[in-house]
Amino acid sequence: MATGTVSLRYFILGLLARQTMSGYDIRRLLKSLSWLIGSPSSGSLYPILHSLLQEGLTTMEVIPSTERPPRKIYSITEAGRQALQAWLDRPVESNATLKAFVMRLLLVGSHSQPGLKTHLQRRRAQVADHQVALGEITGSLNAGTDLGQHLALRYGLALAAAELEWLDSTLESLSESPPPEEDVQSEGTVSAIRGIRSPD
Amino acid sequence: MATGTVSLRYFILGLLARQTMSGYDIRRLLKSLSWLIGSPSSGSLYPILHSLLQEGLTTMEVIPSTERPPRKIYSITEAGRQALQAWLDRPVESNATLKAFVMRLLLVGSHSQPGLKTHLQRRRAQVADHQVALGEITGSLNAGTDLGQHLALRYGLALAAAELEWLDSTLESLSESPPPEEDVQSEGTVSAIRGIRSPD
DNA sequence: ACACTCATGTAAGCTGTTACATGATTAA
DNA sequence: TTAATCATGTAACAGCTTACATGAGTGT
Repeated sequence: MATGTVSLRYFILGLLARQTMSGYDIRRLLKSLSWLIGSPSSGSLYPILHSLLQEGLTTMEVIPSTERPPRKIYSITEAGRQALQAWLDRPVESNATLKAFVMRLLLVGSHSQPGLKTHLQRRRAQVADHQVALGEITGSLNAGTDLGQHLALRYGLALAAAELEWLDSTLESLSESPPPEEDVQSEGTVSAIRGIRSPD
Repeated sequence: MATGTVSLRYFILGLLARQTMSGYDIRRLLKSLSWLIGSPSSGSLYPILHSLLQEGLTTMEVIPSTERPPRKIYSITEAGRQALQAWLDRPVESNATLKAFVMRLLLVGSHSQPGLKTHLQRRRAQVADHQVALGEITGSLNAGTDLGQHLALRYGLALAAAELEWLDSTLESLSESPPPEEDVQSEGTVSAIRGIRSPD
């Protein structure tokens, strides 16, 4: 039923939409960004590649080579592009992790320019909300409380502030050639954050 | 064989070392920090609580209550404290995620003051290394390249810079009542980062 | 000789989620 | 009456990692 996960599947499909690659190429690319998004093990990567192929979302070409293992180069198909677009169209969940954000940033930054701006604006709204929530908890903590928790909260606030700064300046610099604007509002301000959902 | 994972198990055990809590209490606490560390579902939390109890790392007391479901309050045992300490003593892997860092920050900040400083210094070294690595990739990217990748890298660099700033200022403010110093060096600088390990 | 890179893959297992179940109490 | 909070729990499954296997080439 694959509800929420970032689904490496679609991320990989998205990478193949940028350019054709082998499994090994994908691993190398992701390893270089592993701090932000982590890199999958071969045990998860290769099976995904197989299943994408079997479902017709990609095609594969074997490039043999003397003195080297043959490489299997995957390309996205038209069906694959449609599946990818369908996935990109459904918005990210509001509890999206940093990892999920960066993954989408990579894809959406390479494909749809309008989607990029929307993505950054959505993130902005989410981070801003979280910042307020963390700030409230910090405020409600009597001074003597637990050092660890205090530090964790301050850390979170510092990161949130930095991220907002980056998002704002990036959005601004993208506005130099502005695609049609679309308003994105903070999707549920403070009062709505704490405990609307019983996630159980 | 439970190699690398953050192991929610030990994190929960660590929370119980700070104070006795019920499963529900833990969920509420973690939900408030869910942006940073995510909060586990009941489907993973309760089984962990059961297994900690069964292995004698915790004890449990049922607090009945008319008109409310009974609460099960867990307390850590001496054996539990030892197991926790043993776990805290083995250092975090060098590819530690933000989540793993914050989890340990919460625990170590509440328990061992010397461990806290070490933990922050280790993180500093790791983030600094990653920053350099990201910077190198950014530099080696010819200007025309993929917008998504470019943005992701800039994002990573911005976060790394902010984190280093926070770590430095926090370490400084902790030095006002300084526990014995211990040198922590950057554990493998740039050249060592790219590809020493074949993780497969 | 040893280890590491390139390049693929499989099987077993751990960790966690989703979705359900219970059941009384309180607020809209 | 509908839903939400409090509070616990289980069964089924998704997703990923670990550890292994192959095998030639290159570097120390």
